[in-house]
Amino acid sequence: MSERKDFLRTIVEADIKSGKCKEVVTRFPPEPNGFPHIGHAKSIAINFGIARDYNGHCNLRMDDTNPTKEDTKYVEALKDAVEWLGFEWEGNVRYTSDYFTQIHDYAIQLIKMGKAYVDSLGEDEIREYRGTVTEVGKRSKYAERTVEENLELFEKMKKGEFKDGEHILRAKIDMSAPNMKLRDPLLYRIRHVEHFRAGNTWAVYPMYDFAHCLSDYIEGVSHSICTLEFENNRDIYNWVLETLSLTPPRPYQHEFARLGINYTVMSKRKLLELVEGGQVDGWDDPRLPTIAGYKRRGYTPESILAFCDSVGIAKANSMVDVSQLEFCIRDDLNLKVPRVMCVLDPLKITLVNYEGSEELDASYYPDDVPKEGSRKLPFSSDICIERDDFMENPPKDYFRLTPDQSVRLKGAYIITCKEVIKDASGKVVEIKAEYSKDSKSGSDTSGIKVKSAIHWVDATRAKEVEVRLYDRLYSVEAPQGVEDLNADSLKIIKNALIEPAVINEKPDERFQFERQGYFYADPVDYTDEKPVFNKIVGLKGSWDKKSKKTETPSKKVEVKKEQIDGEVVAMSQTQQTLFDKYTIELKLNSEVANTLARDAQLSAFYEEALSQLNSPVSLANIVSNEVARELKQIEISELKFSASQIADLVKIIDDGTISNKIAKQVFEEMVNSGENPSKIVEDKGLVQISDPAIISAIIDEVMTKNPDNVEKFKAGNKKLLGFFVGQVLKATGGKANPQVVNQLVGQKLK
RNA sequence: UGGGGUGUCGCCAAGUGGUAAGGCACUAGUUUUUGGUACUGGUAUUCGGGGGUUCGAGUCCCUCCACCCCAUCCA
Repeated sequence: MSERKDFLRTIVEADIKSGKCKEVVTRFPPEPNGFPHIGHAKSIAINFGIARDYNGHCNLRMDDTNPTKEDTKYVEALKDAVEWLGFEWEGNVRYTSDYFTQIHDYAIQLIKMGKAYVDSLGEDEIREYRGTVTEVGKRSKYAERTVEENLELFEKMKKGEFKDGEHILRAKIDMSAPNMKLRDPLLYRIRHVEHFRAGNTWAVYPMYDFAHCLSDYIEGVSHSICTLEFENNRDIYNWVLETLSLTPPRPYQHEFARLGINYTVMSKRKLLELVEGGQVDGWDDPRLPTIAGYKRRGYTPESILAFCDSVGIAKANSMVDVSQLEFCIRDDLNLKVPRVMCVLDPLKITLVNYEGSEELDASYYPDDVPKEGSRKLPFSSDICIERDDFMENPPKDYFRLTPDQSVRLKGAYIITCKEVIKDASGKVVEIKAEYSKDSKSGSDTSGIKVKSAIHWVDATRAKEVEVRLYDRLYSVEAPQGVEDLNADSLKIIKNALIEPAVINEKPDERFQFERQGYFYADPVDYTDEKPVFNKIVGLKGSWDKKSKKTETPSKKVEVKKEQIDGEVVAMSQTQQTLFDKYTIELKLNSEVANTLARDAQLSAFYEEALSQLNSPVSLANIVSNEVARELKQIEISELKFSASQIADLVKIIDDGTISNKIAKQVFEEMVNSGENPSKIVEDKGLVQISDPAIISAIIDEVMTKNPDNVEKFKAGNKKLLGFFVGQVLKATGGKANPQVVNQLVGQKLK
């Protein structure tokens, strides 16, 4: 568990501490209507992770309330995903459909309470009656049906006596609620479809909003964690649970931002389009952000989890850069997998001064990877290197083989180009080179310095393999549709050459092809006769990338957007009168006066306090700031403190008994207890310390404790003034007079 | 437009009114038989804008702006 907690864990901890929840129970509740993607992985990591961190448990629940879209093949994929990521769900896999009877009983209960009714409006009418975001809705005439009628109708619905859409069960909440979700939400609809688990038992199926909260409750879930788009649904969630007055404990819903990654799509709909449209090769296409895709591509579960952890949990909608994911897989694989050599685009090298052949010893791991293992590397006069690793007319920062520059064949000898052979079109087809006999890797006595070591294979004993090079699926950061697809997202190399040990020894499934990237033996198509490797991810920042970048200097023009101030609503006549009084008569600044005048409650409170104490400015400040804050949460009648107590508070600020800082503390106490300010000051001994002698001593103490900062301050870091003042205030429990402290610190540190 | 949310570096993201964490990316250097890794530096005088309160504001108040979600018998 990381030191700094995300907001969900903060909530969970607070709930444990307050006793709101006895045991932490979470759930991962996907609808089995599609293949899970990395967004699900985030949800899995959160739900199972929180349960693990707080010694609770997490259920896996299939939210199968819509029989028209769901299928058992998806539940298998979902189970696989959770298992692959290394989590275990509590007990069996749960299904919302297992609770259909209980949920149905709760619906009956709601009907009996007069809180639900059978509506017989058509689909269009329902939509029309719902109103819009700006207009209130109107209730259906069927809402007037008696409990008996509703019971009878719902029973018939359940028995399948009506056709789809003929009737619907709705909650009776509020057709004029500003939250559209609360305008008599639908609870049950008729569906004459076979459910993949419940078969034809039911003719009615509960809607998400009704089933989800109850399923959570039935399972004893404490924290129902979902994504941001369900924020509006929280009100129904609570309404259902509360009006049914269920025996506690009951679950509470919390929302976090779903995961977005650039250059890909995450919505089920768009993913489905790609699969069905044949743009990709099935749900496990390695270019897809599906769990199956990442799995087939070669990503490890550890890397996916590390990624989920690194992006954090917050409420701001965000788009994470793929490079962050790529870092996680590289970081994981770097310490795990063997290094081998594979030439993707071979260029023939003939070593004119080498005869016979030999087997060179080569470690699978570099010195900085603490793993053991090695293999034999066949070597002869016929070698293949990467075409990119030779240039006839290289730029100056090219480190590889050129007519004038030798290179080392990694793990073997240093070679020097002697002759470049080209075909009729001018393409280089072969290099004749010489090797340096005494430059053998590990026992190099040649003294030759080379700029780089390149990978290679023995041309005659290398194996031919297929390599699939994957690149980002889309060519734009936020793809809209198929038109944004990257045409080069898959490049297949049929005849790459790989050193034989990889095929013969099979030291692993994942490899680093030296200088290229990480690759994975394709779990589906790989055979010993025809090996296939998927590129998981390239190595970081190669020279290629750098050179490409300089070609296209994507200069970003900095356009500082001018922010336009919108129009402020004009004040009413009475507000204007108050405003004028405050500014002219009481000499308040216009901002404070504005705040007060525009809020009837605040101005009334202010006037009352003013009648107790003639200190218009101080009073106005505290009312327009502190009191205003409290009033944002609760009604004025619920306030524990009175206007006259505020007047008392201001009085002791004005006479210097307490500082403004302490006043905040006192105010907070008043909010909680409604106690008189002077009593609080007395009880807690909050009278401020203004004696320079006392403060001076404390400053000295702080200075000796923080010599570095004293230096920094003297060197000109004036920001540190706040630091010292803060330390002194901390040492005195906030009681030191900050003005005096400021002045003294300033003097001492001159 | 009503309601619900969210704005801190190029991308994520911490931040009890008291020195703006961390990661990715970028960049410079050191080590390196991978242009990898590792290591060491450099990257926000400023937190969407503007006011206000305060000795002191990313944090409190007011206001404006931008973006996301809600009017499926989907979840």
